[in-house]
Amino acid sequence: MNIGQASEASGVSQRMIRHYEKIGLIPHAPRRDSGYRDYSPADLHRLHFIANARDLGFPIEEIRVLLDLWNDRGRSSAEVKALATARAEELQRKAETLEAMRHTLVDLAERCHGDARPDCPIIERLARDG
Amino acid sequence: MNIGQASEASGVSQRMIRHYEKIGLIPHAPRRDSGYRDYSPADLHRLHFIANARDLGFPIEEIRVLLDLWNDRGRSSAEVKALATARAEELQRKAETLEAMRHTLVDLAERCHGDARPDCPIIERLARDG
DNA sequence: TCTTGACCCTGACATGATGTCAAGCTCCAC
DNA sequence: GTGGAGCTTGACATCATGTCAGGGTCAAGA
Repeated sequence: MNIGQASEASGVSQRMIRHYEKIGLIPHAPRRDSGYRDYSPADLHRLHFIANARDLGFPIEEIRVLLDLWNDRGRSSAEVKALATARAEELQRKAETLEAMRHTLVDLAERCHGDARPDCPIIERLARDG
Repeated sequence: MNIGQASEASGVSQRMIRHYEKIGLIPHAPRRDSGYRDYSPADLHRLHFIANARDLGFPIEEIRVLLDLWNDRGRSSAEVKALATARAEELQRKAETLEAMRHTLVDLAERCHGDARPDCPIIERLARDG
């Protein structure tokens, strides 16, 4: 299977497939005489795994660990769970940060006339020292 | 005022002050004979403004617009409000994305034994095609 | 067989906001 | 005048990804 088909089937862009190969997240694909990369169903499965992990917010280095755990038949589910829980907490922290920003903005916007006049609590807040 | 003091007072790193100067977000600071940048209270105020906008999640290019509006005495508050509202919506979209990821992770983690056994719904979910 | 268009290759540059490091100059206090 | 702190520039790194350029390859149709 060519990289285009692998990309299409896995939802990972060609660019990222080559990138993941370069950083060792996936093995070096065997090459045809032409130099084209050739992907097996197992490779595709691995790409799917990566795409899923990425969609759940795991950074590359954690995906690397997850791939190892996936391939480790003797793994403990505790290890996987710990990673997932830590990731969930990280996501929560980020979401809370964004939510706090949003709250401030909405609050300021509500107190802004939003008409032709120049006075505006949003600008005043931004211009505040500190 | 040297860059170190301006950085300390504004909460913007020296690195970023130089960067903002290079991309034209702040004017080129006048130089002393030594070549050192020299900052005025007005420069400091501008840096504070940028730091505040950044802390509310505005990207550089929007901060550029906000700075122009700040300095435009004839601005309409409607313009400012529109930017703030759009930013709030963007933050909400991002927060919702993170929250959805987190929800999935928490759900999977709850269904994972988290012990020495290898079977794990988290890994199974990641290994799922699609 | 030749052509054409779709596919693949590599490498480089870009994003956004920021950190860090290196090599060299300046300033200030002692 | 000396030492250490502060400043200068430039380059490289991050993270995950896009895009572009300049080339080679493949497959189908004329």
